Amino acid sequence: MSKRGYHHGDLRNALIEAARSLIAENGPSGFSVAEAARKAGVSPAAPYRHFKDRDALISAVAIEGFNAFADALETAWSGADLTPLRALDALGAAYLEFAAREPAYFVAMFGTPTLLEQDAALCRAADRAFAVLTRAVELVAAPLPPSQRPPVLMMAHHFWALAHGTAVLFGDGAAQNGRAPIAATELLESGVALYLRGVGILPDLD
Amino acid sequence: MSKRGYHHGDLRNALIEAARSLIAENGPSGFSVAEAARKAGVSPAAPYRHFKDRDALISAVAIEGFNAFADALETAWSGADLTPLRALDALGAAYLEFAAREPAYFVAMFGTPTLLEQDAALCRAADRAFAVLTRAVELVAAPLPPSQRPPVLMMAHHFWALAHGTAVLFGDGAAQNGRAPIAATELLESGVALYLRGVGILPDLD
DNA sequence: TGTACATCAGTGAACGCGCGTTCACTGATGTAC
DNA sequence: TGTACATCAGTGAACGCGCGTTCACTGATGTAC
Repeated sequence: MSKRGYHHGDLRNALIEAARSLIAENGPSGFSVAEAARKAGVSPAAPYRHFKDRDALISAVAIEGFNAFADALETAWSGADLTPLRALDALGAAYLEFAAREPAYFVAMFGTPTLLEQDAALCRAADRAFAVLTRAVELVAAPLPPSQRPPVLMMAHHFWALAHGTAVLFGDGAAQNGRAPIAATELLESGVALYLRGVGILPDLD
Repeated sequence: MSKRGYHHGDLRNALIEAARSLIAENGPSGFSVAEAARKAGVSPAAPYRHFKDRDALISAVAIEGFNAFADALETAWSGADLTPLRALDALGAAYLEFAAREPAYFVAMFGTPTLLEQDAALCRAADRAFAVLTRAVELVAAPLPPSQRPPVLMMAHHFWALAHGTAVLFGDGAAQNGRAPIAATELLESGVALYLRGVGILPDLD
């Protein structure tokens, strides 16, 4: 924003932000280091003071994305004084909402699975986000007698997969496949409700 | 393979196949028309006899992918003399298996949602694949009294989302996120089993 | 059966472009004394 | 407080590259008579 003259002051973050918005506009392949530099008002060589190469910049976007994601989930989950069950629904809704609101983060986070394996910082940021899901599932399952409670981690994975699949296939910006536009949120909520019934928890089916 | 001299004979398909294998090797952005042409043993201008532009080639790969996908699902579903329930599990397993075996098709199919909206042929190919899922879910739900049977389309969407999310997050080649490597197939199967219990169908829980 | 010709698949050279990255540099910042 | 100097963020020009796409073309194919 403010021309700081020779030194930018916060180039690293400015580049991450520029990359995010470029990915949002043009898709992941429509982003280049050069254009991010341009967008940040800086010479094409400047980014290399902060990032080893193109992949390192994308990695940084993904990390930023996972952190924002974790924040969004945490906020949704611990927001109001919700029952564990309503909190889980709120979490699901936040999952979808984030995917719709931040497609660029989302694609940087999940679009290149290879990155996740290689970058430890990325992996930690991702873990933070998914720890929220696991805790939420844990709380919902707590009332069940341990003998008939499925493994929490497994249930968390189920929840995560359902939320993710719903976001990708039916979320805003997804293909919709020409079908009736049942809101993705309702789809996920009803799916979770039926699943929980199977687990032995009986939410209201509305 | 066989040098046919001046005319290739099946360039269109050769280019689609070349593109598929390039995407499998280098990711979706690591594919170029020029390299596909090279791989097919043809000049860089030749592809433009068969495809309007780069996107048209990718579209063709996605269509081919959806057709192969539909075939795989149909084969799995109607393969043996399975109970509807076991058939649904087989379908889920086939979903995961396809995603793992054909990552290039998968990314071409689902990686660019924009394409799906624009290309009618693509959309038709996709519909064919997902019709199989819907039919399978329909059969599983058939025994339920209509009054307590959730909408079939909704259940099909739930199944689809769960399978897709499982494939993307836990399938082969996915990040795994450092967690215990519960096979994706078992994860999906157990998720479906619990879900169906909630719906009112009681599969064996093993 | 043989020839003329329309069709069309593939050629190869060329274009302009933007990219990722490097390099020696320059100007600002902040610290030591 | 003031000066010298090390540090380091950003410059700008340059590189080699491969890309998507076009063009006028050429050679093979197949059909009409």
